[in-house]
Amino acid sequence: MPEQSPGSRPTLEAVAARAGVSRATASRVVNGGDGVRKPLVDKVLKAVDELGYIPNHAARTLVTRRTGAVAVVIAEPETRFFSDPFFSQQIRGISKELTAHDTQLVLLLVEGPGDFDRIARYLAGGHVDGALAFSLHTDDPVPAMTRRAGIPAVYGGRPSWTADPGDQAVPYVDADNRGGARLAVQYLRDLGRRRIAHIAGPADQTSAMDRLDGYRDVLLDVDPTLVADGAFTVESGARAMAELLERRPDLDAVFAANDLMASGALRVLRERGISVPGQVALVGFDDMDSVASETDPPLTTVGQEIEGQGRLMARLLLRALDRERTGSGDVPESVITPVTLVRRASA
Amino acid sequence: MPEQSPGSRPTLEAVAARAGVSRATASRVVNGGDGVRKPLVDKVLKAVDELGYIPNHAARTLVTRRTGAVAVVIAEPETRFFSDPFFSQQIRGISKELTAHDTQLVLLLVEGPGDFDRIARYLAGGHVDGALAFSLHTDDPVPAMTRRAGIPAVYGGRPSWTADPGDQAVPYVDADNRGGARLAVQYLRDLGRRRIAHIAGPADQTSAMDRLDGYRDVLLDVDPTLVADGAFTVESGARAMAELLERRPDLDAVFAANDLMASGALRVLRERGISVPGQVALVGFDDMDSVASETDPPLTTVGQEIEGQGRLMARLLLRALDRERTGSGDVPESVITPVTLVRRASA
DNA sequence: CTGAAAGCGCTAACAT
DNA sequence: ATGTTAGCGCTTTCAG
Repeated sequence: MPEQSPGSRPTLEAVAARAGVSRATASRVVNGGDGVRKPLVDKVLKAVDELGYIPNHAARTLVTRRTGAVAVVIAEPETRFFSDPFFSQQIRGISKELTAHDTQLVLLLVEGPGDFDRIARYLAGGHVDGALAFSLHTDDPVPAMTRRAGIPAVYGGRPSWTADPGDQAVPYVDADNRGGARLAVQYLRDLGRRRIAHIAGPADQTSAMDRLDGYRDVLLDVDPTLVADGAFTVESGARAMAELLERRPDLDAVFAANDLMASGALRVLRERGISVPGQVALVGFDDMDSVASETDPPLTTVGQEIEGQGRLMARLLLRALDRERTGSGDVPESVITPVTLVRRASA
Repeated sequence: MPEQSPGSRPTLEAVAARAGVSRATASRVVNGGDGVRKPLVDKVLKAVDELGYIPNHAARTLVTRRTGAVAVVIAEPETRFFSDPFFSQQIRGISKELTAHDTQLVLLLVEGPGDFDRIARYLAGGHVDGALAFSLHTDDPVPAMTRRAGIPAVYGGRPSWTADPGDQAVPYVDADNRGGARLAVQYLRDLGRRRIAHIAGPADQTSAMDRLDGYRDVLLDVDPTLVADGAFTVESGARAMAELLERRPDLDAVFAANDLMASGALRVLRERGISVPGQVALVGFDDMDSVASETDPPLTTVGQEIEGQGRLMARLLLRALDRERTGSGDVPESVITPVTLVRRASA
């Protein structure tokens, strides 16, 4: 492989010359070689190899109007993005899927409100073919930006303003939070538990609200004293558990909206000498990697395919891009990914 | 702001026409407006605004040969990248610095050995102007790739094959691990501790080895039974602590190579009823966000500016790029960032 | 200080 | 099946 000094890279012209064909033919070969006779294909490939030819991306983009890159917009002002293993796994899934389709991932971190302008310019600047974004809030500017930029987008997590997965405006991928919650609570009830409490997540996250709804689906007209608010953190789970215990010392089960809060609850339960699952059965949500299986006892929880969700997001976007190119195919629809109950020892 | 349907965006030509100037002048204005008379500048700017003109990036790159993007190569086969808050903070720093210089961040996740080819092609394909990469191992392919691609690169963490920061071949940014370790051990000694143990990090990470070296710098000819191996995880710290306690029940201080291991050690110490810092003083390293200040007692530790390191990496790279463009300025040199002892309650 | 003109490297009609 | 040609939208000499 020849070493290149910058700015002196061989062009398609050079390849064509060396192979003794026209630039057009060389181009055809480089792009798949459809409709070029074998011997010529070989000649060109040989020239490509010998010259160490690599297509100039800018030139290609200029004429095709496709960049081969998509943006991943992370608009989490809080440090949540990186600390939350949730995101990381989704990114991994996205990265894998994009990579498999020779598409690059441009990371757009929103560091502050002023950044939206920059991001909007970037999206509109033809740098990327599409965008992926996460957990939109009611007034989130991202959808408007992608619309204005005229590029397709797919979102992770149900946007807060759509309750209906059929809403075509903003295709998203989300776990079946509500169904998962039902699964968990149903399971606790089948265990014979009658006073099943819930530690809810923050009200501004749809996943938390959907899980709460699922809980209520099963426990119609549940006593409000059985529901405590948490913030998806270990500490908040502990606090909520203490609060519940105070209000309802008679509770015999807890469904926590995520594993982090479940582990906090577990700690409090242990401190008070309450046996799990003997006296209180506990179910979490997420099946979070280094949490659910590490607690004592290990958590029974609702598992989801987080990396798969990332892959799916990417796949939906790629499909939309393909549709743009070929002018056919179906508009991407939101997908709700399935969840499963993972039985361990806590319930 | 006019909404754009894809493929119909106004060109510089349109702007020029509307402003009644030539494309050349319009271009000059768009690129800073040097040497164009005020009234014309205003006219062009007005046209830009009215038309919602955004420069076509591909066209610009094609002629300038600059992409305005840099790659961040993450070659951590392990999931370490995302789980380790270390990386996240560095990325944040990098992102901030790049953003401030209107440069985009392209994330290149290496998912497997086969990916190196793809990455190499990408780097050589003129998609990015430079590259940032992390913690190189002895046989790491990244330096060769960037060299071949003819683009400058800056690394995070001292590569395992250079002991000397003056080595110009591979400019890197790293914390003063050795100095920090000295600081920690010195401090313990000044506290009057005489049997200071060390929980070391994995031998294949230079940061771990540098910290071990620092420990030895202060405690010349230290008894090997006072050093236990860990793996930078909580669990490994706990195991190492137990091991040390068994070997050296007389120890009166521990310097752990990072906070995670220190917190594991702390747990074991507590379980055994050993008071901290009363009987055993404990110092960590990193001042890791949700760890060091949350333990009981909070950790005395060696703090470093992780985000600052990221910024610095980006800054060095940007400087190198500038040098390429202007043909002047100095070659980037490796930088060792300072560390400080953060006193809390554990020592 | 401004404009005209020449490409950057590539793809995609259109010919042949 | 292959070659010819006309741009994609922009920057940058070079003239004026």
